Amino acid sequence: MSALAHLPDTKQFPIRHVAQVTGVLPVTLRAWERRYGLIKPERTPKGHRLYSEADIQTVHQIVRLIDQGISVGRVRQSLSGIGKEEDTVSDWPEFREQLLRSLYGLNAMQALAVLRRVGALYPLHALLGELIRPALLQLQHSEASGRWAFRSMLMQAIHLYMDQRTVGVEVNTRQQPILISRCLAAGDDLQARVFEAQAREAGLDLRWIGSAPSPLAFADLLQTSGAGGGLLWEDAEPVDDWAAQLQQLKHASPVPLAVAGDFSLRHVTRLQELAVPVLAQDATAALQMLRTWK
Amino acid sequence: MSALAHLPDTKQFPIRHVAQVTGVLPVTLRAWERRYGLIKPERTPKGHRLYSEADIQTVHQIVRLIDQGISVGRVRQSLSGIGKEEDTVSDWPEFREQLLRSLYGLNAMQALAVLRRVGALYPLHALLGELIRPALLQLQHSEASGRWAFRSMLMQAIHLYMDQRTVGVEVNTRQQPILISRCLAAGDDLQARVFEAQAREAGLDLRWIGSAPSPLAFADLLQTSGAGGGLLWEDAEPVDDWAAQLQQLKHASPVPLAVAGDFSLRHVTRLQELAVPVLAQDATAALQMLRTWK
DNA sequence: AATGTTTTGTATAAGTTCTGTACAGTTTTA
DNA sequence: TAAAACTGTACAGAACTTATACAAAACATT
Repeated sequence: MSALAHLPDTKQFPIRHVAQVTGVLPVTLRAWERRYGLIKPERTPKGHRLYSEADIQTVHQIVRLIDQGISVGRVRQSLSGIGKEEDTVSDWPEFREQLLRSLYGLNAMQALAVLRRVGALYPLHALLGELIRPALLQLQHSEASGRWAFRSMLMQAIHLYMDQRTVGVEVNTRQQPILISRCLAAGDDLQARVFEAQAREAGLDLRWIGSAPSPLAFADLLQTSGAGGGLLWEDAEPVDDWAAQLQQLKHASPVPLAVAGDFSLRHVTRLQELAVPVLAQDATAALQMLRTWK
Repeated sequence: MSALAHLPDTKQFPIRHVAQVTGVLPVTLRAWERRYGLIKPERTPKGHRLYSEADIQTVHQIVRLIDQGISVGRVRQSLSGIGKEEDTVSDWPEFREQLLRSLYGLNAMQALAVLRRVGALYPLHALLGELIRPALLQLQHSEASGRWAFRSMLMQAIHLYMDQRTVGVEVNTRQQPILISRCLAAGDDLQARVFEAQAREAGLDLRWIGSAPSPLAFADLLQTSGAGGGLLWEDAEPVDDWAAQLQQLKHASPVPLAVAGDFSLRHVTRLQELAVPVLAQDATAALQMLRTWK
């Protein structure tokens, strides 16, 4: 992720172009940068701004947030994917400590407060990777007798936070929604829900519809609901005949389909053989992929 | 609660936006805040009001109550209080229709909106009995191929609504919390969560801690957490040797314990034989019972 | 029924903050 | 050389703030 950030982007655009495609005047773009530091494009040796594709997406997000009614000065907090620079001073251990302390006190509301506080500062994937997953792991290896309760409360708080973050975000409803589900393996849907939240914040109309009873049921729903695509998110190791089931699903689906989740990463080659598209691991790339679908 | 109040929420809106979406003029919003303190938005360092989504929902609720004929000055009680006036004209079929339509459209946010709208007008037990349970039943008997997804979205919306309603309610923290769990039977925890919300709105510090792996684990947590009591909420038919497990739990528990849920109603006599207290079926009586515990 | 009091939405005023844009002067690009 | 971008300052109008004031509606009392 941060490795990507340092690489020169394939395409870079002058300010005029950004203004053109986003509808924000150049002078305003500069003001935003100066006053709120929302977008920090690279520069030519002589100082001219060079906006990357990601920068343009950020501007789009800002515009969307403004349309939603949030004032420019307050956009920063609501914008996911900012706050990469502050990583030098890592507060993560402190946050983890706060989160676990809340759980040990069986205080779900306090745990939620921690998630909110941290979630306002860091992008979702960081929240997942640096706070939530470590906390879950720590609970898993803990010797505390009540860890089942702590884990349960944490999951509860996470779901609530994700929902609160997801609900109320205005998404692009002109496009057909993409349904996201799971049906091959058991387990929680943490990562799927986090990705859903990320996608919705990026303006995509992604909808988690719960775990499907069978691949055919999922295909059926894709058919009848008029969805624009289907995403199968599997993390745990699925049933033995998953390949067959996946083929079945693929043939029955009337719309584009892709697999995602940890499972898909473990079986890339096999999935390639089956000619089932795999969602990019990187969130930005994955979103781009979904955007250009159909 | 007050600790939560000054934490940054993910999204914050200026007063103009609140006015626009609720139809209440900014000047009136300020008057309400000054005169009745119903909504206390955060402030920027310079003093501008910052409304959270929850605040906006509160305003919506207030507007709805005013439309119902309740004067602003008395809204405060009705906001968290249990509505008593029974409706002469029942809108429930209409509400059910709206809810199901939202689900068929796979629109979880719209479903949530329906719950909020109705929940602002009626007490929770009515919401459960007249809207949620009938809707679940209807889905269960529906022939629609995607009913699993509809049910899943409904459960999702319900949980979110309950959580949102539960979070931020000030409870009596001087008393020791009562833990509520489930461990004998499988199934969803819908009714337990609804009761939790009711109890919290009544000022009781009841905390749902998820389903326990075993009765002893629950007893253990009651011990270590310093809880003031334990509530075992079971709806589905439990394992065969539930009586023995319950006895075990009762003996291991260091604090008062009671059983609740549909299961407890089906086995009143047996539970009496075991000398295990059963929570009153009526919500008001049940709350009274918990209040005088210990 | 008539009268007084409280409630409640809106209006006004005077001052502050926010935010998009304009302008001036310089440098870079094509 | 003309067009476009850069920086920094400036400014106007919109939006917010508090505080006081006022009229209509609702409620209470004689």
